[in-house]
Amino acid sequence: MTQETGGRRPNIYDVASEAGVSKSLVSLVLRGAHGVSPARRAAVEEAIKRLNYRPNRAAATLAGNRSRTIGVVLDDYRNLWFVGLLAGLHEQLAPLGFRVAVADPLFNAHLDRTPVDGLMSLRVDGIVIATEPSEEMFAALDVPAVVAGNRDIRVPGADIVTNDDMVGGRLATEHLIGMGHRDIGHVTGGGGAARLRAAAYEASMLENGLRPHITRGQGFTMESDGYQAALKLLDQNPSLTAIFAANDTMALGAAGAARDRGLRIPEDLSLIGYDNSPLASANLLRLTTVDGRNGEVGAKAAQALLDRMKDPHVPVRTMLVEPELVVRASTAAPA
Amino acid sequence: MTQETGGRRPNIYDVASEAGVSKSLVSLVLRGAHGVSPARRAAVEEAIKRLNYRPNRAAATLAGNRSRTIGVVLDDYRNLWFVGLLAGLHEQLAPLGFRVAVADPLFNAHLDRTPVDGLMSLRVDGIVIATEPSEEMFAALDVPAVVAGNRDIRVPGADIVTNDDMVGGRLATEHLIGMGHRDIGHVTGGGGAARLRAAAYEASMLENGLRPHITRGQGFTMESDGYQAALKLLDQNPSLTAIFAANDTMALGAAGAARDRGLRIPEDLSLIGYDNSPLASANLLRLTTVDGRNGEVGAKAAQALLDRMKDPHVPVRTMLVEPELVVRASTAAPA
DNA sequence: ATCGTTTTCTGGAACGCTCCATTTGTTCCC
DNA sequence: GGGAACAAATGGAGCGTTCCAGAAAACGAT
Repeated sequence: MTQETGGRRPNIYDVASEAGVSKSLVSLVLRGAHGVSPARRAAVEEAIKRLNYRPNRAAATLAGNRSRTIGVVLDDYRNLWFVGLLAGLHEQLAPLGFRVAVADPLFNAHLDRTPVDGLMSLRVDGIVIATEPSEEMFAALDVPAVVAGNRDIRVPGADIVTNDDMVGGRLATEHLIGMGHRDIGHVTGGGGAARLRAAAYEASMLENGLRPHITRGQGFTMESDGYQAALKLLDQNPSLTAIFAANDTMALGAAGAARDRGLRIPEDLSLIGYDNSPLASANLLRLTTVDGRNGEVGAKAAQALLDRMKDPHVPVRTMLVEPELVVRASTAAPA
Repeated sequence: MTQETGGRRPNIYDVASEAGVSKSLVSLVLRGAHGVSPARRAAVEEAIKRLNYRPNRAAATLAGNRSRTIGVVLDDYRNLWFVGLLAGLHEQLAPLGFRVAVADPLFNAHLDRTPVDGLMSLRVDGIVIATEPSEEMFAALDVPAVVAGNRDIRVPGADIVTNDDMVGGRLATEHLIGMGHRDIGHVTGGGGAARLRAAAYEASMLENGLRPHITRGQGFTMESDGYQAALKLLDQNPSLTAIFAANDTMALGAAGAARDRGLRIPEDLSLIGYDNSPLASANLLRLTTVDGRNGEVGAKAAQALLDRMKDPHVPVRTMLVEPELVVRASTAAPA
């Protein structure tokens, strides 16, 4: 398969001599530069194919002092909101020649102190923090950064892009109120986004002269958190006709709690989630939810990064994406 | 924060002079080598901290001609079986100083022809293919590789590690038969794993003198595929008392279909899934399922890779992990 | 043809590490 | 106190690119 290069993997010199040009010209072709004659370009591409040459990104990163890669810090693969975010990032960045590297949530403390350290060692050109940022993370930050999905914790010098959880929380609560519900509970969790959604819920309730009922689960991402919290909520407030869960996963838990208390959705209890995850569209739930438009968040995060790469001194911005209500079958007027 | 290195990021030379040692000694400390005196080691670590030095992995990869990284090719973040796989890989590899890099399923064809190309450019030391391998993928393979979760397509030179889908399919089917079910349907999907599970279902049914009923969804990963297929199955076979779905996501779809046909689970219809995903343990489903023990698959994949890195000529192996039945509340004896 | 101009192409010098052969230092024994 | 044996530390070469300044080629206008 591979031509003979003495057992070695071929490098640009091999390609260059195969194509009868200089190594620099090969480099130009690899980077898709302008000002290369079509004939030479074709010759180089031919040679690349013949030798089964594959560029060495380590060398490119070292020599160019940049990796053309954007790092993304995730916290949990099971919380699927990041999928839309990555798609949005990709869509904006790939055409410009940037790759996206995900810093493994399981990163090992033995090798790097934080996922950010790992990405910095890779010499990424920018970082998207899609988790609750911690102090020790931003000590290491040395490149343009944006925090996505969280406006609670400010990272010095980092832009913030997120869906507007306050608006989303109001959207959800007012949807229920608009349908005629008066006794509406809220199941919340840990973390900044949950806090804002809860605050919006509370504000909406009070503005409408209604009494808020909030129960907090242990975590934010687990179905069991939603289940436990919803059980408590239902048992303490038997007159409840609707629940707003801080995310779809917790809504799934709440749906389990409702079933266990003999409540049908939406006949006996309306249920609304947040995130518009794949779960929400499942036929078993047909969950009304709030779509945080994570693709848009990703696209805006990419834009913020690109702007800051061009000029590191642009003022720090907070960009809010307007969430949308997605009405499905889990909400209805109270009996 | 950073000490003065003339605006540059500090490198090993800066650390070396700060600590009063040679660059080589710094390198040794970085790699955690033996034979460095505690005093010098401490001095170097001090200097690293003072300068806020972060090693350049591109340079390390280039110089060492290896990245100490294992690449993993995924196909869809929404199909959560990979989470256990990654955990298993991590657990084995991190203590040995290997990182795990996930090749983005959204990889852009503009930058790399396949995800494998991208990983090869990164000079990974091994590759785990956790998706259906394609011809053009293994053209690029040049390092130890293992295919995880699929024994259908053979990649030349690659080991295979997967849960034993045949055993799992039998486990599920015989669990239902053992409970007294006679009319059992199967909802299957695309892909090699699904094919094996279906074959095992069919074999078990026939061995027990029962007539198999298989319906195939469009895809394998979508809830809607399971929903559609289960609807068809139920409508064509009204006497059905149990459904075995090829994975938990499709089982969720099947649960939706059952609900829409007025069937209670497990009173009117028993339902069993496959994967033991987070979904299965949700209180709304409490789904009986087959656990493919993906953590174990990941651990074995790591071992296969390490063995082949040591000696590229060890014969190609197929390693099967024994799956386990996880009984929850979605299965019961027929009425 | 001749001379600018512009376009295309080239060689050399980094980039920041690892690896290896060698040097320097230390310990222990007779 | 001298040397063997071992442990610890070092300097140089090389990894495969990019970038840059400048050379060569192509093109136009006179």
